[in-house]
Amino acid sequence: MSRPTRYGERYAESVATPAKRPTIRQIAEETGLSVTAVSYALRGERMSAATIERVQAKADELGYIADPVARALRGGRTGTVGLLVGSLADFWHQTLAHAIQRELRSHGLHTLLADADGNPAEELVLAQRLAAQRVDGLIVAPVGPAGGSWVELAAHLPTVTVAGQLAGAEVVGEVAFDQTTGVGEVLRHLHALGHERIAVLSWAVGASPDRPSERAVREQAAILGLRCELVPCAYSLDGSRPLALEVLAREDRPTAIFCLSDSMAYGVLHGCRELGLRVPEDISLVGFDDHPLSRLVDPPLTSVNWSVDRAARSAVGFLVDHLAGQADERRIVIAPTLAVRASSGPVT
Amino acid sequence: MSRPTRYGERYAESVATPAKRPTIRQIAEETGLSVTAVSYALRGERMSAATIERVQAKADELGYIADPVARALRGGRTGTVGLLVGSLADFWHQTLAHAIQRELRSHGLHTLLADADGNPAEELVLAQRLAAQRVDGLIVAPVGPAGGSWVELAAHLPTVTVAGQLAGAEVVGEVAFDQTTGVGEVLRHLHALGHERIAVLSWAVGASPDRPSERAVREQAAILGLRCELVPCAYSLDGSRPLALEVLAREDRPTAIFCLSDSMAYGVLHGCRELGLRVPEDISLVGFDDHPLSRLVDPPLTSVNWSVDRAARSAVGFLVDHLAGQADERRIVIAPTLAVRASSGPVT
DNA sequence: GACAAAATGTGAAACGATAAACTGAACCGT
DNA sequence: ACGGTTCAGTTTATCGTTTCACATTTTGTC
Repeated sequence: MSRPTRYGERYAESVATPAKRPTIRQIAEETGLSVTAVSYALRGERMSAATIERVQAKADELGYIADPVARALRGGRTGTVGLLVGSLADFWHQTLAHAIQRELRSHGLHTLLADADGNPAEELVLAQRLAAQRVDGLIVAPVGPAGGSWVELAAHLPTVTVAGQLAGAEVVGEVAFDQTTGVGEVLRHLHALGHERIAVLSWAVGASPDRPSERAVREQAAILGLRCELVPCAYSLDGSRPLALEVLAREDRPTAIFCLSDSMAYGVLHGCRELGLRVPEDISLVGFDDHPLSRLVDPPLTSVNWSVDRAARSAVGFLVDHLAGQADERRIVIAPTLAVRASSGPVT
Repeated sequence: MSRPTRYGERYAESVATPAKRPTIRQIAEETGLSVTAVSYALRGERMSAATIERVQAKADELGYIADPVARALRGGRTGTVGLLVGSLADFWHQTLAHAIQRELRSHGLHTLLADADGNPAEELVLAQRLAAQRVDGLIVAPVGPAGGSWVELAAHLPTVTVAGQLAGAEVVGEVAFDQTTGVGEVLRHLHALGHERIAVLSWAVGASPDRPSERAVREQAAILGLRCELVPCAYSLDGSRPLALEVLAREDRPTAIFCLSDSMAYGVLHGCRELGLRVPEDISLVGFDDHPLSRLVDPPLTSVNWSVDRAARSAVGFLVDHLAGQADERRIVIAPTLAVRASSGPVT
């Protein structure tokens, strides 16, 4: 009868732990002051030094901590930032989430984490759900191309993007990665080694008709005269392995595979091993994003390194600045460094 | 003048985005009903079908979503669970966090993430901070041995532990890993291969005098007649590498190294490579927790596998059940599976 | 010592939602 | 026609905090 509603899945039915904590009113009663006075005193405003001292003492005694929920209701801010990552199954996203969480914490902000699980279509829904939770801001590292009403969402909620765009939405900060240069370096590197037929594994190509990394691939390939084939690929380890097997089994298989995420490169590595192909003698392999483990796999993986810490610091910085009322610089482009390791070698 | 206080770092000074959303009152006004009526109607209670329909229509039109902050203030529940992990720098913890987040979401709960960054002393503080945010429950995967007043915290806040204990605190659920069996299988495996001198890398040994995994090592070593040396080690990749170099450089270096976390094993692997030691010919290596990448490093790492998904499902299940008022089964022990791969071989 | 201006404190109204208690109707069977 | 249930609402109180407006005292100045 009652049709499904966006109102709320189901509200708490039963209670378990009361856990009542001291309130500002308790302090007021025990000090004989008004609630208002206590509120001011706790923040060190208005009241006389003596009163402030007295209130503080009582607060400490009771172990009082202001209820952020009540504060948020009154004041608007929750002190919490939503962190939406496109795919926590991807190692790089894990690393990024880690770094951003740490950075947010250093600013006294809490992290409400949501993971779109590699499904671009989920992202907007999750973002809206975070917004509904009244986060103060949003940091989005999207995997997908952001259809739908991001514009509207970002207009209401300060949003920072990391490594991705949100369909023309007005964001308060953007951390971009210089994909063109990154891709260019990889392709030049492979070109210099004599490679001419290269398979490029990209996550879910069809989704975004004009993803920067893919455009970069096409552009640079054209410049260098390389034959690059874009292959759409699932994000996970297990997603790329079968795909790699297929590509590698071809008659005129490419001499190099360039994966637009290290996670995928690991899967390809696995596939090569199964087929008995040696890397880099039989095929060269290059990753993207340079996960910490990439120098530990065998052979160590050539990859494009971006400073995740710098990205995280910038993203959080943009958001914090905006929340503080400054609308300063709002975009940073992180430059790549190609870490050449043993997985890429000359064509034989 | 105003001495530091726990009251609140500093409260929002300036505002940036108003972002007013439709409230229940707006609906009330536009439908000519009382606020209460709308509240009931939105939940499909009491009101007549016609009214419910009318309210729903208006709510949809305005894009109304109930404010969880206001709800939390009134009703007590926030719909958010705190997830405290001991060290997000550790890959296994990353995997666990991912799984738990997904599981929480499937129950309609939000995840407030905090990372102790490998610092056991931080954990309680962070947990308290999460509690202050009024999460409905807490899931803790501690790295450390929980000094301090966890007892008090857990008494107020439903808490579930994963792979760790909280100094006698009364938890509503516990996901344990059968370390004794896990360690036993590894040591028996190594014993069967002829190893007798084994270095065991454990994270920050001194911290907990009687950690299950370490006790298991001592017990099993005694049974099998092995010479096991416990070596304390930092959690990160870069923490274990220098340590490995030291251990490996010894004159009577062990014939096998057993790392109580895959992350550390990766670092050791790196160290071996630097020293030109072959694995497993020169030295055998075994990890713990079986990270997805462990079958991809070279050589593939022998490791102890626990079902992270099962752990996550149980942990969240315990918490959700408790929140629903059921105090059922509250402990699960996850059994290990030894994944024997190429990194461990017979003594030569 | 008079009078304005600070300083210090209080009361009440928000913030947005829920829930207990109350109010009329309509409806029921006898 | 009479009490007694249900139905469909409305009033009012409440959650814990901040803040506006006002009231009272203290201080400062000439």
